[in-house]
Amino acid sequence: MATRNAAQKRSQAKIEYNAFLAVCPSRRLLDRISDKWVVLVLCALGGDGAGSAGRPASMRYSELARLIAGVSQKMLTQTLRSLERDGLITRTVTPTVPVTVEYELTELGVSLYTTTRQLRMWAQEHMNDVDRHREEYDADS
Amino acid sequence: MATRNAAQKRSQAKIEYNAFLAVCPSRRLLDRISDKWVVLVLCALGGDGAGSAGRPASMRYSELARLIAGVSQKMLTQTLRSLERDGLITRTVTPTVPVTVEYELTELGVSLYTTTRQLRMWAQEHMNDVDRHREEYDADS
DNA sequence: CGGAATCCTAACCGATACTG
DNA sequence: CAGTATCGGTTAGGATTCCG
Repeated sequence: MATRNAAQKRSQAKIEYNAFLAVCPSRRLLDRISDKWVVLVLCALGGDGAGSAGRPASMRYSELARLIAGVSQKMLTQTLRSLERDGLITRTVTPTVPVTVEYELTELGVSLYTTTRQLRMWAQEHMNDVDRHREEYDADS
Repeated sequence: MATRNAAQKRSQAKIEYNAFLAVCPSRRLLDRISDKWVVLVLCALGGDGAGSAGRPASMRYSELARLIAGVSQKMLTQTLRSLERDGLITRTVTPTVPVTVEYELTELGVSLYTTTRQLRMWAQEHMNDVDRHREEYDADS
């Protein structure tokens, strides 16, 4: 039993992931990427911040902090670490003085970015629709 | 000043929404839809739960609770209310005994569903990739 | 059946201070 | 510059009970 490692377990069967099941690993993954900071960081690194130029670019820590208004150091660092661990972004340290740290989307990160980008665009495009519905809803109280 | 209502404010200018700005309404909207329960409810009502049949369908409260494993009454009700308020779903009460309540995506809801569906699919499809990166990352500790 | 209301605790998260 | 560490408040969110 103890001789079987995680990689072997994974390859032993073609698992059918189902995010609706609470116990399914993909559900926990969905929980993680359904996070506002994750979405905003991916959008930033995807290039959404550069006047809709929209090409993935590497960004420094301070650039990200400036672009993503309202994020605390803690949450930004925490989010970046988890994204790095999951293989969605790379972290490159250049030992200048002071140190320079660049973050960049990996190929895997870009594949998720294409979706988070739509999420951000949807929010911006349908803001008025949602607002109108809210007023309507709040009126019939 | 006090005579100008929200609707007039909205129509007075074509606002350029930018979700990166903390003060922007679209940012708050993005924060809301970047929520796991929102994503799961939209996916459920979009038809993702029906063996990938994938056609939007109306569902009862108890059906949703059963499909979305692990959600509490409180969070499910809370999420459904906010989605209804935002105009993404409709809530229909049929006064049978006991009462029957059906939830269904609106047109606006369907437009967001197309994106949340991709989010859920991404999680399921890339689960193995992410797991592999995590093991690798945790190994160099 | 489909909630509402209450209580309560875990976690998230922001603010602050310190470091290489 | 790019973090880490700690503390404390807010809130998400679970469990339970009751209701139309």
